[in-house]
Amino acid sequence: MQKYITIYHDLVEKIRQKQWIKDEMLPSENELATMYETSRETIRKALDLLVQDGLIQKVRGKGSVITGLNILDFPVSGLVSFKELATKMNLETKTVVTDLTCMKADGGLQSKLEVNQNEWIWKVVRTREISGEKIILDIDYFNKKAVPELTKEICEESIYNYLENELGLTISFAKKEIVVEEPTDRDRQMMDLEGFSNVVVIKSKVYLDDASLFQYTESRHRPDKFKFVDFARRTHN
Amino acid sequence: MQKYITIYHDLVEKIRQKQWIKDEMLPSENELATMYETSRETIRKALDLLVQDGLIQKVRGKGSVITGLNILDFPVSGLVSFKELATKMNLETKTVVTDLTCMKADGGLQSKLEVNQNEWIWKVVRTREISGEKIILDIDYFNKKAVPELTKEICEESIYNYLENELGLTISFAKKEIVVEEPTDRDRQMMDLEGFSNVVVIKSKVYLDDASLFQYTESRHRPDKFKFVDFARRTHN
DNA sequence: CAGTGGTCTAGACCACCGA
DNA sequence: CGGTGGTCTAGACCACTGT
Repeated sequence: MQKYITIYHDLVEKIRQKQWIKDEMLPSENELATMYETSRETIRKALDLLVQDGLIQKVRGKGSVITGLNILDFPVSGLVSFKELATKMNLETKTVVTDLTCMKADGGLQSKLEVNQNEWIWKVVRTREISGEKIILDIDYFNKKAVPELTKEICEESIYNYLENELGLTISFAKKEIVVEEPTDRDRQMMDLEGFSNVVVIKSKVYLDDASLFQYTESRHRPDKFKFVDFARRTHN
Repeated sequence: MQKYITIYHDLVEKIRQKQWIKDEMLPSENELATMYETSRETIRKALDLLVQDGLIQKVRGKGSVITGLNILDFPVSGLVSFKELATKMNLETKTVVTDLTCMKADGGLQSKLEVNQNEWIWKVVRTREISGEKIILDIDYFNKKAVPELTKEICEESIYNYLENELGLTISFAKKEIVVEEPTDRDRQMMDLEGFSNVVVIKSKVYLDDASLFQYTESRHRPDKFKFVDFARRTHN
């Protein structure tokens, strides 16, 4: 493992364990370089990741301040999978597959997955548990033409890893829509939603490199643990 | 201006002018370092920005590939607020400027707008009313160095029209963050929030083409009238 | 003023790719 | 094998912050 990644994980862990708390200063870059027996530039690469995650804020001439953001306010940016995020943040996570069925598309799904009636699709329902709390409910639909086989084991690991490395699919782009909804009965049943009157829903359509739609997903998040980050280029006019 | 930012802008311009086209290789990092008479690490910082923008893709052992600049040509991401929809649908909309003041940056704003203490900034607070309902609360902060003058009339019309056409500013890009928060007292006071226990907050930092931050905005939405659409490219790793 | 983060340099070694 | 990008080092100067 690269040194700056290791240091990054170590710092995330220390912040999680409140070794430094909100509004406190991180040791200076020179101090950290000495502590980790490395160069300042390497420390800076690790700190860059903390800044990207919103965990610290750098102030010129002063130092790096802990922002006190909850670690679990993890960003959903681009097409990042749950597994990648969890790994990146070194969090204790658990994925439970509660439903894995092969079915024919009904009316609602036909339009969402842009398939014809009677086309076969996979349905996967998974809860995502972080530090013991069920925070996310993912409902995935895959076009069986693109994904002929799925197992519970694959769904518990990273589906994307399977798709890209085993099946050789190339994911190209996704269209996303974020809305806030009232929790359904299933949401209340399968997530820890006590006291919350909303869920944040990310609806995604994912396309392959031949521009064919192969996945429709609803990722339902508890609002306090949701954060979306975006880097948008100004469009002309 | 920092060297790596200058190089970054230069490369963006060259890509825009099709000096290199889609699927072509950029010169290697060593070549670029020679061309720009700088070190390789500095070139790498410039290339990092191009990667973040999705303009190039780096491949270990091969080089940097131009991914195509459609990204610069059409919107990859945007916000569809109910106000914009309402305007398109010819609904009755109203903007009310409730606060327009010139003030010095306090601690919180210093970091958000990345300015020094005692720098002057404009604060604008506006409510957005659609079909008689106050749905959106916008709080804008502008760096006075970039925007020396603002009037109530300008704020009631389009501020951006004024910035780009009157002041000649060029907006380059924005960093956005979407979170769900509990309504503040001001939210309840200035918006119609009966029965809603959350607001969706879009926090934006807007940058000019010299990469300087000139605006920080919080756009606070009633959750039932909120929708965010995004077109995302695959981000590897 | 001394200390901080921001930038920059000129090396170095590595894993990977294509010929 | 040579060239590529990925990482790392040990310096350096700067602008900014506090006291």
